[in-house]
Order: sequence, then C-alpha cells, then structure tokens
Amino acid sequence: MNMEYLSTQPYKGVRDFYPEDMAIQRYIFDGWAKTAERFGYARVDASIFEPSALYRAKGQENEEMVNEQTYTFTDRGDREVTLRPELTPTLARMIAGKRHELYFPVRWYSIPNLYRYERPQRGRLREFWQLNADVFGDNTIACDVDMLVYVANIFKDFGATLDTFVIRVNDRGWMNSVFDSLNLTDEQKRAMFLLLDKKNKITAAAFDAEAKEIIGADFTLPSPSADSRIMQTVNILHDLGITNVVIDPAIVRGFNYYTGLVFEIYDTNEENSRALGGGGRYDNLTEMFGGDPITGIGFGMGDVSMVNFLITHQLLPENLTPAPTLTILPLEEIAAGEAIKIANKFRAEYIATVVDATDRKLGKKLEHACDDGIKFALVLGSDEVTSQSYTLKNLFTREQTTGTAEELIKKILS
RNA sequence: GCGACUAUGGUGUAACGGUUAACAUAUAGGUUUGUGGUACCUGCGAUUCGGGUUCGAUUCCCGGUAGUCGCCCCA
Repeated sequence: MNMEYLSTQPYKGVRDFYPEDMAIQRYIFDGWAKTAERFGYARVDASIFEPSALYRAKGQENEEMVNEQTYTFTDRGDREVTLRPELTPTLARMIAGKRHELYFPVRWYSIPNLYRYERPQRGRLREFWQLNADVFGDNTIACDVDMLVYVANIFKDFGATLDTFVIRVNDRGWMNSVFDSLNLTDEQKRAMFLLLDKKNKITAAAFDAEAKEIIGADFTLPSPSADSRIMQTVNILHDLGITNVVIDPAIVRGFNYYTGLVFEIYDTNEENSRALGGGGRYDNLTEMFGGDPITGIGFGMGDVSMVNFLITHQLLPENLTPAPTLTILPLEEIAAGEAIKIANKFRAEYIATVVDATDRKLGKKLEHACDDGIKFALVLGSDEVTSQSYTLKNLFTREQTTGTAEELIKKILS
C-alpha cells in the first residue's frame, strides 16, 4: 500500500493552539479585556467575512492591498468576499449603520482574528489576533490623552514598568501645517511622510539628501511650539506620570486617513524592534457610507508581539495551563456509572474532576495525574462504593484523608 | 514579490563520503495487579522530496517544498 499521508503541520503562517498555547492566549486576551473595560470600552465583534468592496473603497492603495495582501475569493453566489485584514472598516460600517441611535462618544474594543496574505516572519503571521480600541465622536485633547493613558495601562496591568516600553507620538496635523508653510504639493507631502517613516532606518545625511530631492531645498524639522496640541498632550501625560512618552517625527503611520495624533509603542529591548502597536486620530471614519463626518481615535496591537514582549521581560506567569483539581481512579471491578456518579458530586461543587477509567496500572495513573498538575486523587474500589467512605490523596503532599464525599468536598475547598 | 540561512525519531541534539544512523527526552509497557514522582529493563520511532557526482551520499552539487531571519509592505 502506498498511501500519501497528510502533513501534521498547520497551514503556512497560522498556529495551532495546544493547551499550553491556548492558556497563554487566554491570559493575554483576559488581560486586554480587563484593562479595556476598566477604561469604559465595550466589547464588540463581527464576522471574519466582509464584501471585498469594503476594503477597496478607500482608494487606489487599498485596491492594491486587497489584491495582493488579503485572502479574497468568490463565493457560490458570485460575491467577492475578503477575510478581514483589519477591523476598522467593519467598525466604520457598524458605527455608520447605527449612527442615529448611538450616543457619542462611543468607546468600543474588540479582539478580532485578522488575515493577511503575507510572508511570515518574526512578529508577523497570516492569522493573528489584535486588540482594537476606538473612541468615536470625540476630538478633544482629553480624549487623545486618555487613549494614551489607557495604552500605558495595558502594559502596566501586565506588570510592565515604564522603562520597558516607550510611546512615540507625533501629530500629522502639525506635520501637515509645517509642509503647508513650505508650500508643498500633495505629492511632495506624501513623499515626505514616506521619507520620515524610514528616518530611523537611514543615516542623517541620507535623510537630508532625500528630503532636499523631494522639496528642492534643505529641510529642517521645526520643534512644535509649547502651545501646540502635541506638546500639550505630551505635557499632560508627563504630569499624569506617563513619563515614557516622547515626540518622534518619524512616527507617521502608513495610511493617510490619520489626521492628528499618531503613536506607536516600542519595546525598549532591542530584540523586539518591531512596533508593539500603534494608532492615531482620524477625521472621517465613515466617509464611504456618507452622512456627517465622525471623528475618532483608534489603536491596535497584535497578540504575537505582545507575547514576545511579555516573554522578553519575564512577565508571563508560569503554570497557566489549567489542570483538573481531582482525578477519580476506579479499580477494575467498578461499574462505569459508579465513578461518574461520584465525580458528579464534586463537579456540582465546581471542583474540576476527571475519571481515569483506563486499564493502566494504578501507579501509572497516579504518576500521570501528578505530571498533569492534578492536586487530588481518589482511588475507588468496591470497599469504598459499599461504605460510601472514600480516601482522598493530596498528590503534592501525599497526605491522605478519609471521609464521605461531602467531607472531602469541604477538605478540597478549604 | 526579492534575498540570506537552515532541514536527522514527537521534541532537542550527534555521526571524516563507507556503522546495524548514536544519545537524551517524550511516549507505551515491565520490575511492582489498591497508591506515583527516584532507579533499572524492554518496545515504538528519523536522514524533507526529486535529480546529479561517486564503487558508495545523512554528509558534496542542483532544483522543489517547508521553516527561520531580513527587504518590500505593515491597514
């Protein structure tokens, strides 16, 4: 027989979540949810499917993105469908759909799984999860500040200190006004934003040379004035104790819908050079759906880089994988229902209980229960079933206690 | 899309161009059929695929595939 077996590897760029991986993911998602809700964000989600038009609508550059970097296919009804590569257009759709019944500002967060057809590398996969938080309909400085306080607290809530990460901020509105004062064309502006984006990757001389090529004159970046919005924002944050906020003109974010504050979070450990997350302020999120403009500020960060951050700074607790509390080990002569009946008594009191009715030797069962992190074992033979008195063994201390199910439940819960 | 590097049991590693492909760990079982973590014994299990060079390839060369890391991009 010459059978072609299937590979046990997952599809390129996606992950399997074995219990230990799932435990880490849950730890992070729970942490994200907790902080978001403490700051008043309500959780939302939507389908991973969207009509491709939703992503194409934002212009030529999005057209290319959809064609080259998304999972797009035609369904059986000849509709063009895209697996969501980001959540923002979906949120825009949801906001626009209920714009007349929502009281603004609206604070929403979500932990969507997103799909991008890209070459996988460190911190970047084809399926990943992302914390997404937005405030719609509030363009005050207070809103900007509170967003960054929230961002800092996401990290603090995982136990990170302010020296382990830095929040780099910039203001695209301010950058635009600088470029306007130089009478730059839209094309020159765009080129300058692209150049600034790679400022930290090239030499100062190369930057100056390229800038001169774009605008036809020497370019020196002015400092924002003390009463500028960006300086006010940073000063308030420093007063609030968020001291790891710095202005960095190289932060522009790739897309042009950002119109005000833009920011990115970086690990201060060089090992994780990629941004941990970022976001910014936009003017009109719901433009493609018509109606009055809705302003807002949004933020996103990926699960992969979050795990890398926590591991790098030793902030990931050990023993996250949940184990049952009790295992019941019936001997051969015990009927199947008998062990389960007793297990159910413990389960009714919310003690996580399993029954190991395999024909392995008792010694092996105990050994594995211990390896799995199960704390208690109860060996069930015909004596116990008749007397209704059981012996509970603490697998960590080897201490044994004998009593009725009710007594043992108390013992475990104490 | 472009480039660099890597590919041996489930996992982590060995092996001058010539061995029965080794070791650890994991796993299944035994010593021990009502009480474990130590110890000892046994079993299972691998050279990514296709070509080429060679008397002979895990080893050298070419290609595919996969992975890792960069570039591009990063919504």
